[in-house]
Amino acid sequence: MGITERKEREKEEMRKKIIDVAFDMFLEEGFEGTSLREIAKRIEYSPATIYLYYKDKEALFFDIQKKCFLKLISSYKDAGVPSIKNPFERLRAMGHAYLKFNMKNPQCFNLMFLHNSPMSEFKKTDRMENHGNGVGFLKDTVVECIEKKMIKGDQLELRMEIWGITHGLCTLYVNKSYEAAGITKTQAEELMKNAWENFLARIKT
Amino acid sequence: MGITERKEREKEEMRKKIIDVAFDMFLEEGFEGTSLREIAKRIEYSPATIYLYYKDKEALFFDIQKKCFLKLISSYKDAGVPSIKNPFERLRAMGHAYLKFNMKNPQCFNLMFLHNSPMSEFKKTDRMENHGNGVGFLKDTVVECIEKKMIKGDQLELRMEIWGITHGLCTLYVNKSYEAAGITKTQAEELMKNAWENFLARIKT
Amino acid sequence: MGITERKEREKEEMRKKIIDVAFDMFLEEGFEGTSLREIAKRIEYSPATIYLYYKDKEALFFDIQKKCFLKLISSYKDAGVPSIKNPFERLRAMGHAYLKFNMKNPQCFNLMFLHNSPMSEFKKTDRMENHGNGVGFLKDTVVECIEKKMIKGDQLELRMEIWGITHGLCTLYVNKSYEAAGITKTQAEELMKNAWENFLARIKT
Amino acid sequence: MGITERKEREKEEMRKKIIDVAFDMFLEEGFEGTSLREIAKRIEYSPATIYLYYKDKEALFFDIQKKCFLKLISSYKDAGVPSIKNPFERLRAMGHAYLKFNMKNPQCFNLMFLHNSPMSEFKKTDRMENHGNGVGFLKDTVVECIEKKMIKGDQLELRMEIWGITHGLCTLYVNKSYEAAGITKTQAEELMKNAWENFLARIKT
DNA sequence: TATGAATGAGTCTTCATTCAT
DNA sequence: GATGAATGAAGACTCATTCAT
Repeated sequence: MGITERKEREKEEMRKKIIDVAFDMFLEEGFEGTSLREIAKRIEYSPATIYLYYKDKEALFFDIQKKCFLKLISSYKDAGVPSIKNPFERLRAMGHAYLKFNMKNPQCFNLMFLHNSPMSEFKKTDRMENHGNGVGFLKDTVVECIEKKMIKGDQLELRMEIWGITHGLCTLYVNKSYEAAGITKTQAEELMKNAWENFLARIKT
Repeated sequence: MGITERKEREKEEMRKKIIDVAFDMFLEEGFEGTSLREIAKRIEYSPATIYLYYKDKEALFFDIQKKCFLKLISSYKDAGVPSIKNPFERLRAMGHAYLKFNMKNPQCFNLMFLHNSPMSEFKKTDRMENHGNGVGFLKDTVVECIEKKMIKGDQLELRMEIWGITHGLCTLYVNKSYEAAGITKTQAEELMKNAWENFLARIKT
Repeated sequence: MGITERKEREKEEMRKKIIDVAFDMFLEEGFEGTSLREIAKRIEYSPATIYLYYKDKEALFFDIQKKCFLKLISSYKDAGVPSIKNPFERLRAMGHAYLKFNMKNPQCFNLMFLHNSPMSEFKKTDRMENHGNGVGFLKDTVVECIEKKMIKGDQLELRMEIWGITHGLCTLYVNKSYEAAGITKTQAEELMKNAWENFLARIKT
Repeated sequence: MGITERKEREKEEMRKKIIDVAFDMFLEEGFEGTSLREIAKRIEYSPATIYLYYKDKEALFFDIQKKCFLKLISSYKDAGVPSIKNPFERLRAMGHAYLKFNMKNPQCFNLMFLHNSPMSEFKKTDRMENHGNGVGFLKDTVVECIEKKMIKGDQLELRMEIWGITHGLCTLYVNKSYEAAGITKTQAEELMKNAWENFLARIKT
């Protein structure tokens, strides 16, 4: 009993080792710029070893991407978002959680959204599912807000706006585009929160 | 005088030839997916020749990125944006032009914003400058709107929101994230325009 | 006594399992094209297990080559060749059996004769022995034919011719060289038989 | 004028260098056992250089195989075969030339006939053409012999026999199968010639 | 007996880049 | 100005094999 467990644990540890290194590399160098060789070298294993844990480079990449999505979702839970009864407050919290998570984990953001390499259909589906959780949750919340007349407007258009503005703010932040506008990082962080609040204030009935 | 000029003109023509081909390739295959050999083959010159016009692959890439930025800016002009006197209308037109351009040229969008390969400091500055035009123009417009009390709020926060929402909408569009929400491309295009209009309606005094 | 025997029997069974799968693979993909990993996967054992039964890939290969030779010899028996009293008829039957076997098992032919990978001396000897059976049998038959004045000529030269023509016909068949002469497979099969008959008719006294 | 020629000559020399080394390696180690890396090392060039002269490993292999075929054909000419008027004598000379060539160049023989690796259709056609010359020439000669009533029998069957016996003899020789029959190399060479003569004597009217 | 984990060596191939001509 | 030749470095990936357990 103990043996199987230990083996499983060791395997998981190894996978973690690989992911940790690969995560950094994918971020710094991009998908194409990252080589399994280099990953192997950094964890001080042979390249072949990685293939014992991941079918190929893509499989590794997608595992990491998936982990990012899971971390994001988990950050919603940590912020207690799902348990907020008032849908408008839930929406507000969601937005802030999204901004916060991406500001704290800009690399994750890049990994989740800035990779457009060819993916097999399977991978695409997989990716969508991860996405999906967030998407569905946002939809439910928006719909509930409208039903309760807490915000007004077309459901789809509102979702688009909401997603657009939060995502867009994160993109600008992660890309450090604020520098082009002569704004500091700390300022930008403050501005982002305010922007979201302003936006909410305006759509509120 | 004539000779130098002619030489310069010829050089420029060659550069154009290279860029034209490279532009398509970078757009279609991305930075890593594009090889100088292939570019050379298509223009029917040897790979070595390209080095007479560009220091390296990156230099070529940035010339192309620049081209994208110029195309974007030029699309503003084509839409007659700069000549619109009413700043609010100008803002509205700007937004629509931005959305339209990126919907029509999603690969340009990728090239301009999604390429994060290591760049020398020089390149970064260069890139900022291209950006800068748009940034400055937006700032002026927003400031003018506020001064004329056509919109209200903090200048910086508003710019952040505006830029965020337009850029964010484009990102979602280019990534086809709408698919995850079960929305078709055509729907998405319509929604984006409406989202921008709604947003404008709300910030308007 | 019982235990040792059972163990031996089990070992033999395992070896058979391996050979059965490996046989197909070597036949289909050749020596280089066959990987121990794949063999292991197919018998649902780990690659390492194979090494408990075979020193290395070559050892396994030679066991299979041996199997081919045994199959060939056994095909003689199935055709009732050894029991034919008349040596000339025996020779005729032998030839037809050889042609038939190789036409039906072209991959076996390849395995037996077309694999020239570096072999240890031991392996070479081993191989010769397999060969040997057929060689000796042919010699005896030819000698007997000559003694009984059923064919005439030098014993060695005749063996060379006989072996040459039968083997040569098979080689051409297996290589599909008949295609280069615009001949179909079915035609070729018929021609081969006739060629052998014609040859026999001519050496007959 | 001189420059182009010199370049061409140099290119040809390089190609020859590659072929010479590759020829030996393909023979000794087979197609799969031969690596471009090793070839490159032996000619003291980088692996990439080979790709300047050959598209890939297969292209190199087929060039060598082709050269073997050409050498074989050229050996017919050296032996004055084509100019022999009497078709039966021409046939005899052809057979001897074939035996002689393959006895002297057993490696060529292996390369020409003992490689069954996957080939693209193009390559197959190419190979057939090389083959074809010999095939057509044999056919014409046999037909002429029959027409002039110098040999008798079915044209196709005779060709099959002729090709079979000469090819088979060579195969046995190249494989050193004579060793299994306790025959020395020199003996075998003598036997082969005699076997061919005997065969001819028997088919002669 | 059986194997999971690991690897060293090796595969073909592509690329950006340089340099003598 | 243009290029043919050359290459060093690297890429993903596979394999036969070993060994501790």
